[in-house]
Amino acid sequence: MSMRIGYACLTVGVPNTQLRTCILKNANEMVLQGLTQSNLTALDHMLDYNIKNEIQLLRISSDIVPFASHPEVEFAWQELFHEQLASLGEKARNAGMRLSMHPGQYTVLNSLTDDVVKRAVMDLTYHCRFLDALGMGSECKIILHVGGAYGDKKAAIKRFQDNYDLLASSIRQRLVIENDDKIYSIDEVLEIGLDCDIPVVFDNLHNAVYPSEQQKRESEWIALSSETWKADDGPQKIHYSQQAEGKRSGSHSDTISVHEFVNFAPQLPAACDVMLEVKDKNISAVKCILATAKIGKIEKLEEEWARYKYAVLERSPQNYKAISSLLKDKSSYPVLEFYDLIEKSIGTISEPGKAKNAALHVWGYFKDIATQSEKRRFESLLEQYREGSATLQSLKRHLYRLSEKYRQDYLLQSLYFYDV
DNA sequence: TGACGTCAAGATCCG
DNA sequence: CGGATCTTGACGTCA
Repeated sequence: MSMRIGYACLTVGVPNTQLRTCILKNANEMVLQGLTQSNLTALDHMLDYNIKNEIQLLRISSDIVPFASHPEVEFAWQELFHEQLASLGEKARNAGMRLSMHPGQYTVLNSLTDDVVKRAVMDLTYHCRFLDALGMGSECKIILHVGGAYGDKKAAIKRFQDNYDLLASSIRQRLVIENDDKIYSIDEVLEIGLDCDIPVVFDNLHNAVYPSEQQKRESEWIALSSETWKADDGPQKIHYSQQAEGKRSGSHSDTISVHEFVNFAPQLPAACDVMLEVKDKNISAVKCILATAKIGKIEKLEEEWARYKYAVLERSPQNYKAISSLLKDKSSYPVLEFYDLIEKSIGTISEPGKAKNAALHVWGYFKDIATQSEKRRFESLLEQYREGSATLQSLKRHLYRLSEKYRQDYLLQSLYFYDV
């Protein structure tokens, strides 16, 4: 099994995959049923997108069933969506896709407060039931942080272990633990993992921000972590992210730098799944998959180019030309040069003249089919944008609406419409 | 008591 | 009314 690469919870620029929720006071049975139905349909579209793009790793959002583990909310999602959940799971399994879930920083199994622990167990129960309802095997994990330290880390670790032992075996089969960026470094997590037979997820950025006192290379921590993964657990998983330039330490970058990733990847064990934590989600997942492909097909880069081209054009017509000619040689696979140029382009701010030019290119899809009023609206927005009384966003919104109305799928999946 | 992180919902403002 | 922009919510720990 070669490396699988995936993304967390959400997509960028994939139609019909938006997750919805509500606030607690509106969370009645009817509202929750509607939201859950909508979210499962969104998940279905996410799976379709992943299959098409050969993404075989996906973290499902904890909010897929809103307030599912909230003590005040009672909602029989398992019964209501039994069949739909089963068929979603079947779709994922048929595609060889590995799913996971990751309760947030507020699920704390080792809290000093009994009620917090009780709710953490309820939350883990929900996550476990969700993966069970999909029919997924024990290689589909629930990732958890160890929790707080409370001024006595030894006691806190002991509490984690005691509470872990009390968990239902169905949860224990899925639970894995991860090093965090403040309290539990990788060596401490490994110690717990080895003690209790819990697989350990190594997170490279957390480790960089909050390293172990024992200094080891990333590859060594990854090798040590791999020993905590047993046959039933599936291949080892790690979390990979990059520091956002100019943001506080530990902030995830907007996109994965392809250069940094291809330097990082070769040190990984042959069977290792990599969950990316990055703002542009699936966009980076596809990038990293194509950058590490054993056999590269230029058609894949052409498909990528179709999504990026207008976002590049509005920032750098020069790079637009450079990428177009880079892809001319159909016997080549210039994946690193390609993404390098993409990253350089997306990293620059668009100037009004260039943005206007790109908008006109996009308008080209509609100029012969749009109504008179749609045409007037476009021209007026363009003029207003030129003189500063309308935003580029409003101009793009109009073009996006037209893409929806006239079913321009080529444009609907374009990153031109998303700020990534 | 507020920062931390995350996202969409909800609220408000504008024309 | 639609659209854009600002604020809130949901959670627990720690300074």
